[in-house]
Amino acid sequence: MTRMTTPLILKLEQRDQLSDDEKRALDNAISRVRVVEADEDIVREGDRPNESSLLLDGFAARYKLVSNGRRQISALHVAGDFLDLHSFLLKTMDYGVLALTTCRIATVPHATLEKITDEFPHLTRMLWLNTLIDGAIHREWLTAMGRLSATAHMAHLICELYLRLKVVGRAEGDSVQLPITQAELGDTLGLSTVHVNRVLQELRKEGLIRFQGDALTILDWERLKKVGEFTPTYLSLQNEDR
Amino acid sequence: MTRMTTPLILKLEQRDQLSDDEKRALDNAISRVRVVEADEDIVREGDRPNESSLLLDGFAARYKLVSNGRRQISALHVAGDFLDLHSFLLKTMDYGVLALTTCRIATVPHATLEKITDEFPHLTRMLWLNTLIDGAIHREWLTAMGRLSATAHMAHLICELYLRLKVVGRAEGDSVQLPITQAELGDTLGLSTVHVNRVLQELRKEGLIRFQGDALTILDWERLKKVGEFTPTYLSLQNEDR
DNA sequence: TAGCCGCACTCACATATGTTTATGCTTGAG
DNA sequence: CTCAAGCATAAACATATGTGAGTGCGGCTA
Repeated sequence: MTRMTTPLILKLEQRDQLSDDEKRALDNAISRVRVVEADEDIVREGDRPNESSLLLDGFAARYKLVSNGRRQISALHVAGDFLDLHSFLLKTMDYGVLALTTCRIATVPHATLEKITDEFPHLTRMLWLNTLIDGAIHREWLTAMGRLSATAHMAHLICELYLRLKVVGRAEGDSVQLPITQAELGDTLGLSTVHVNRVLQELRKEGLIRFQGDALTILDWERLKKVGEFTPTYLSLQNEDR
Repeated sequence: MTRMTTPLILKLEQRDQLSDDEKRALDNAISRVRVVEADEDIVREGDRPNESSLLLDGFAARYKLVSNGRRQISALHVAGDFLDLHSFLLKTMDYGVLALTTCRIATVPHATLEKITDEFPHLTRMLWLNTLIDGAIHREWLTAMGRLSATAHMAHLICELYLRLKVVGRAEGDSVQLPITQAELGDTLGLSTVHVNRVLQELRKEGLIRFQGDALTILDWERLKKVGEFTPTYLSLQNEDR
C-alpha cells in the first residue's frame, strides 16, 4: 500500500514497529500537500506556524543568518524528515528552512499533533524520537565542526547523508543524488566555498568518492568512514521497542 | 513547598504552567539521588541506561572523544537539566556525560517515563519540549561555531549560560558562579586553551566581563550581547500553552 | 611549613583555512 | 544559436587560530 507518508514510515519503522492504526493516524494527520520551488523559504525564522511540515520529496536546509550576511546551515533534510516538528512545542521558529531543490511538502496541523499526543502514546514517543535523532545529528555535527579537520568533516557528512538517503530508499548501490552546491556545503560545514572545493578534490584524489554534478558515488566506504571518523550509532538505525 | 525537582520545575514553569498533579508526578518519578564527584563520568558513551539523570546541583558536560585524544563538549548542564532524557528513547548513549563539579543527581527510571507518556499527555509534551530546547541550543552553538569569530562565540556562550543560570535561581545580580576551566571552555567552543585565554583577555579588556576564579560578572550586558550576536529566542523563555 | 600540582597566562612560531580575483564550463532563457 | 548566470576551479596572498614550551601563582596535602 502506498501512502503519502511512505518515506516517514520507512524512517520510523527502521527504529521500531508501527501498528496499522498508527500508520493510519499519520496519514490522516496530513491536511494538504504543497510544492515549494528551489531557493524559496519553506518556513522563516521568527514565524509561529500552526502546522508542521513533512518533506515528501526533495532537499531542504535549516539555516540561520548572521551579521555580514553569513549563513550557517544547521541541518540538511531529505524525504521523510520533518522540517519543523519543533514548532509544535517551541512555538516560535528559531531557524528558517530553505528549499534546496523543488520540494513536495505535507502539512500537519499542530492541533492534530496534540490529538496524537492525547491518544497515541507510542506514536507520540516515535515522533519525539524523531526530534531526538535530529538532536543527535546536531551533536555529531558539533563534534565534527569543533574537532575534525575540514576534510574529515566533509567525509563525515558524506557518510551520514549516504546512510540517511539509503534508509528512505534514495540510494542506488553506492550512489545517491545530492543536489547541493559547494557554497551550500560550505555553509553546512562552516567553511568557505574555496576550501570546500579543495577538500572535495582531496577526497576525489584519494579515490574515496566521485562527485560529478549531483551524482555522488562512494568509491571506498571503509576508508571514507575512517577518514571521517564516522560511526553511525547516533543515527539510531536499530529496531527496538521504544 | 520545597521539592527535589525544584530547579526542573522552575525551568519548566518558565515555559508553561504545570498542574499540581504533574508536579507530584515529577517528584514521584525520582527513584534515588546520588552524588558524583568532579571529573567522574555520570554516563558513558555506548551505555544503555534504563534510567535518566536529572541534575539537581552542580555543573556537567556532554562530550564526545575523537581520535588523537581530542574532546568536544556538545552541551553544558546546570541545575534543573536532564543529562540524558534522550536515552529513554534513543536507548544507546551517543555521548558521555562528565561531572565538571561535584554533582547531585536524581534518577528517573525509564519505566516511569513511559508511564508518564501513557498517563500525562501535557507533562509528556513538557518533557519533549525540554529535549527540543536542548536541540535549539545545539543549533545555536553550531551557528556560533561555524560562522562567528572565537571572541563572538565566547561572548555568545557567556550570555547563554548567564540566562540559563538565572532561570533556575543561580544568578546573583550580574554575577554567576561558573566553575569551568579554560581547557573545558576550549573543548566547548572548539578552540585551543591558549586561544580561549586570548579571547577572555579581550572580553575583559573591552570591559564586557570580569572572570576571576569561578566568579563571572557581566559588566556590560548590552555590548556583550552585541559582540556575541546573542538573541535569546532559541531558549524559549516565554510562558505559553504547550 | 614545604612542596607539588593544576591552572592561568605568555611568547615565538606554524599552519589550516579565509579572501580576492579571475577563468572557463554548463545550462537555461530568449 | 547566443548570451547571461551560476557554478566549479585556480592561484596568490592574508590571517585567525593552533602548537609547543615555559613561567608563576595559589591552594592542597603531607
